Amino acid sequence: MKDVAQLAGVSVKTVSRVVNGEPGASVEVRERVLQAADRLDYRHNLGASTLRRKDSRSGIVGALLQDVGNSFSAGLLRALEDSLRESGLSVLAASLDEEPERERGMVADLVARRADGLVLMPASHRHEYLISEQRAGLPLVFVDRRPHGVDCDSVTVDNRRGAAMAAAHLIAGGHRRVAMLSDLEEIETAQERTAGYRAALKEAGLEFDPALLVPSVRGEHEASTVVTDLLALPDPPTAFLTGRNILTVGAVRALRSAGLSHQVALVGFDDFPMADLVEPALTVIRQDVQRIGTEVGRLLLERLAGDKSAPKHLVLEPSLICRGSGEIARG
Amino acid sequence: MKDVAQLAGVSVKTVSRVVNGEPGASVEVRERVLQAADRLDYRHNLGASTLRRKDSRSGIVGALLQDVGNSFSAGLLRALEDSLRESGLSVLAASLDEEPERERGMVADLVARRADGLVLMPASHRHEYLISEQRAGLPLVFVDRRPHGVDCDSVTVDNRRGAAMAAAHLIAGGHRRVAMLSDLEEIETAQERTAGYRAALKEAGLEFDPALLVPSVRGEHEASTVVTDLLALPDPPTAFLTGRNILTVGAVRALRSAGLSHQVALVGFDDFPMADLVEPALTVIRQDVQRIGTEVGRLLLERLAGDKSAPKHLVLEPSLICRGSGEIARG
DNA sequence: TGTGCTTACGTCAACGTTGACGTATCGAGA
DNA sequence: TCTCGATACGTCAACGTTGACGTAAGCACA
Repeated sequence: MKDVAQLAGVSVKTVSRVVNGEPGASVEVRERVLQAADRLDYRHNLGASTLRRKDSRSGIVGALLQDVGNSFSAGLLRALEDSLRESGLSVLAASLDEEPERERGMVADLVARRADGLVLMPASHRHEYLISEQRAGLPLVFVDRRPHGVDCDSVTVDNRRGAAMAAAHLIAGGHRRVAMLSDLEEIETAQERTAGYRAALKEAGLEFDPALLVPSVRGEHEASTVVTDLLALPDPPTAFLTGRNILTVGAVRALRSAGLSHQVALVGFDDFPMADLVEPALTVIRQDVQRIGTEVGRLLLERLAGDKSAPKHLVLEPSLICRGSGEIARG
Repeated sequence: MKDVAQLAGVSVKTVSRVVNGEPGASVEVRERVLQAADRLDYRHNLGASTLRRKDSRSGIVGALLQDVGNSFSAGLLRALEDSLRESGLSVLAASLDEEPERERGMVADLVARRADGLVLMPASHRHEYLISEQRAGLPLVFVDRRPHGVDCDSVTVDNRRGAAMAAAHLIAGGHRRVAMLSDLEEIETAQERTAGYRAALKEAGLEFDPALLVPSVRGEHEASTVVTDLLALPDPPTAFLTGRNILTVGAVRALRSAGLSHQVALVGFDDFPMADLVEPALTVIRQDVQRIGTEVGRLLLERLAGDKSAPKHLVLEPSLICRGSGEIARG
């Protein structure tokens, strides 16, 4: 900037004015400065600018998600990006992979970067450590999972209700033995989903059979194995509810290799792009990812605009998409 | 920092030393400083630090992709993140949506942020504007598409060969009338894919029928319509090659509603998670997204480590994954 | 006892930018 | 002609941090 000023024959302050489009520079000077800047390949230093300015917005929002590679996190990221773009905010995204340490590390990094806000799909269970950041004015929005130990905005889906809807749907199809495969138990959404499953059983007056609820199923392959094992029971389930995307895939594979995909019902939690092309087409509980991301962005922008009201907790309703696999009746 | 220094009864420089883990601070002083920092909720300001330091690495890498919400960009982002993580680099991701203006804007933003490197899946066709940035020392890695007008590292897939493999595979199945649906013509990868398709036809001594090559198909729905229209021709194609993920989906739908999914062959470009669950299972050309992202990260890190050698152009080979839909013989 | 080295600090300026404020010039109006 | 206000600049310090360098104390060794 000093060089530009010298080449243009003005002071640095004038260069600053021109660069920021402030008034107080004649057309002639403006021209000279811009030419000089161009000649010298001058690039504005946003860091220095942010440092000096009063309000000092960095223009960065941190998005700490479970895994930016999976369709849920990715869709969310995309929707968030869109809703923040027009405010000139950029998104720094990271995958936490359910590792609390990484969460802490990334939060520390983003705080040091003076991020304007944080979107968190937390890997940790207690969030007291965020209190001081929030007190310092950092807008915080939790997504998919609720905050514990810090009172801030959140956007979640009613997982309990979603799972209950799914289970009830299966029960309505005449099924009496409905099995459920669930994600890692320490993940809150997984707990809520199993709770919904159990609630639906109770509601229907069915007895809960612990053998039919398999928690902490880790991946597609394990899901496959679990389903196969359950089918081998003396009194096997006639319907399955899978608590997560990849578990659904594993279940489909197992049912198919057992030749039972048209005999055994299946409802999966989370929709995915080709779900209707599978045979039979998959009935799922869908979360509106787009909507979730948009709401998160909206909350964040409101806070950035100065909204000091009490934390808001949006709970969106999931919906049941019937495509066939969930409508297979018993027997 | 000044406050921390005062509370701990030391100079700011000493606080700096403690914060950065530099030697030259006794255990006792270190303790006092850390306590003071804790009491005052002191947060290190990375921006100021970066500004002052000589090498001034911001620790940010920009990833300008087509759409962080689609599985290709998302997978790439994830792999990139992983390979950069251990070097302490964070990824600022943005979706360009094939809009050159957005590309320019984001590049300008990242340059102003003093990003340590840029990963670009460009929306624009000419990249001369990046020359000055590169000359200024900004490591640049293009991905999925080659640079034009600036000489920098790139990681691409041999799209031409991929499409040729697909077409040849169909031709080997006895097909004489193979149709292709392609993405927007101005996208380089789309051009390469159609070129591969034509090359394979020529190689096999088949005449090219312009009616069977439909370029600039925009989305799933349009793809569906196009396939339906092609099937209504007097001499319809017996096999289809779809140039992109969503076009494949559209084609599957059209074939299915025509009741021809087991009579007409189909090979899609790009694999996707449930491709083997579709009926018939989809034969695809797969790009190893993980590998691409990892290589991009590696190239970037090498440049950051000071590698000044000539730009490298990695061209990865796609692979043909046979699952059924592409092995349907003619007739 | 003097010299030199190490350790543990402190002082000062600078990184690139902008807010606050000062000044010179010019034209309008009394 | 003088004053006033607007316009177009310039000067200076400060944002939070760290590199360069200075210094005082302590210790080892000739």
